[in-house]
Amino acid sequence: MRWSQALIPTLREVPKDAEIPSHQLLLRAGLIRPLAAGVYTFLPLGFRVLKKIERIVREEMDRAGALEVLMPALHPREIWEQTGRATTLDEILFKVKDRSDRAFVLGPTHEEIVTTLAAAEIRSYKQLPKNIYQIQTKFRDEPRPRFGLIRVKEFIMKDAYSFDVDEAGADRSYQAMYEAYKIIFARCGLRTIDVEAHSGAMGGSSSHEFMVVSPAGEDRVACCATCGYAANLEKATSRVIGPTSRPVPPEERVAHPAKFATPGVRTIEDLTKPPFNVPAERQIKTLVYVLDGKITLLLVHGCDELNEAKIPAATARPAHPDEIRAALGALPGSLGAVGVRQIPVIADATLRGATGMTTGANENEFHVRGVDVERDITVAQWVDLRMVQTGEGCPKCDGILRVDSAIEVGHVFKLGTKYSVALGANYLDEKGASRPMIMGCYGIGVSRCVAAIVEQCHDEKGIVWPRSVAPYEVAVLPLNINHGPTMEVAEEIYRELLDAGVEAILDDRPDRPGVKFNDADLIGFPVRVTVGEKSLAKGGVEVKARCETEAALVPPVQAVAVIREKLAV
RNA sequence: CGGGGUGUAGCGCAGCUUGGCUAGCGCGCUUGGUUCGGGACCAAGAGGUCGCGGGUUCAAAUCCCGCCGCCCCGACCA
Repeated sequence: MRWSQALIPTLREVPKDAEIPSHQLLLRAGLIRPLAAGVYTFLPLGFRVLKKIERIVREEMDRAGALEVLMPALHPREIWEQTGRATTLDEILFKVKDRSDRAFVLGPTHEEIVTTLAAAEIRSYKQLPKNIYQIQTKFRDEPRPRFGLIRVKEFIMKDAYSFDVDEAGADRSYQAMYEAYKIIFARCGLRTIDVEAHSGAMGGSSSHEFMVVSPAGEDRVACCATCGYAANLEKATSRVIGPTSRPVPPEERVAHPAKFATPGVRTIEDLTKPPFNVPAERQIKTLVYVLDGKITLLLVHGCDELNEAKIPAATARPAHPDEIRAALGALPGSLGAVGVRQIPVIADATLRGATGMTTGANENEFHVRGVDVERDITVAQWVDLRMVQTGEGCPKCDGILRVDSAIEVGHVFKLGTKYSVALGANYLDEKGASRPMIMGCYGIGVSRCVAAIVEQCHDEKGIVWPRSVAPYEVAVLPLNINHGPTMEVAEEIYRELLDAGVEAILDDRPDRPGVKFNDADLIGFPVRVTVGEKSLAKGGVEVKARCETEAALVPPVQAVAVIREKLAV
């Protein structure tokens, strides 16, 4: 490609609406442009990156035996009603109607569609297993698109669905995808960690997520550097070490909880300040939830966060203020479980044995202190309810956990028979019995990967593309296009690169050298070849990898060979 | 959906408090010339419904009311 013929609108200044590096750099380097909140155009360079990731995904999915199809993005609403997800996913569904007022949705995912396909086309155990995938646009009416390509309303996803005769087969399918995903992300130049995940609204028994650690991530993962344990914070457990499990010495204990006035106190933090000075780890946080329709109190340490995914109930929601007042007679800020008998209490396991605690008195602006949890509170269940924090012990070894933000780029699920039963995807086994297929589903956020790669691969000057996904592998920079010998050498190297099958772009713009250097660094081509009068006078051209600081002076005839060496590393 | 911010040329911004002439600046863009190793210089240009609608006023980018877009925090999130 000749730069002068291309559409590469680089920006000198940072667009003010972009905050995270990938968003800023993808805009500045001219890879994407916004159309609306969470809706982007991929410009030529961005589209090339996207296509390269897609190609890697295709190669590895095909290698793993998956079959590529293309399902519609437009789905009759009835199919979504059959699984109940027209209701459960209602808020993120884009709804449209056709001219005769028939209801459709724009597909946010394709379990319903692929299962309908399998129900129609697969009859016998002899046709199984099958893994069907596609790379396609998904639509989700996200309440709050943000962070450039990380969370958007329309995006490119690879989604695969496996169908097996039994659990053992489903496990093999799951494992094959898991292995393929590792290879895919590695080939994309992404360093990912795979973590145990919460299955969430997808249903199913187990799942793993592939995460890219980055401050721009919306998820949080807990990792152990010692044994490799890694889990989404929604799922993570820990071996608690430290103050949350330490009881007060016997001599400081009191015989009965004592009520005291706490005017103006509304939060845990308020109570940590003078004149009260009750540290958060000595407080009990009392949360009122409705679990499977029943009001329940959930207790954690004041310094802990409740992890809703760990609540032992099929459905859980925070109680409304009026429900709270009806149940306890006070408002949040003064709630407590001491003496409560009519309402079940579920306490975090780390509270067991805690003494000398302070909690709300169920009377606005009053608290009680000297609480001995096991003595003073009727606890129905002790369970792990808390969000893991950095510095806690690994549940699998002696190591210490660290919590980081991360971007989810892939997710593999075991689905079981949730969709096959709902949509009648059955097969006949060897004995002629009809059985539901065992399913798995496997997603990769392809467009999100573009952002994740940039988050992980950039410096102060711009993007540093891994070769495998770079929009072009080599940029050839003739510094002065009006200087005959410069252009001759540049054109020759450019032509040789193309002949050698190397993707190259020739910066034949009439601009000054500084503009070309800065744009090349901003976009982040893996290798840059500089052709200028100075280096030609020294008998060569300069070849420099984007990640290097020093360029090599190379005779023009050897340039292509040196470029290929640098591309190989 | 709650809270905060913001909207003036392609990009980044000033002007708004205290209303007042043809609405400015830098970059970019066009033309000509000189340049040519890390975002050149000179000269001449083009480009604006000041987010939209209404109101107040002799007069509105500026004050008032309503709406919308975008960004951030939260809620939410396969």
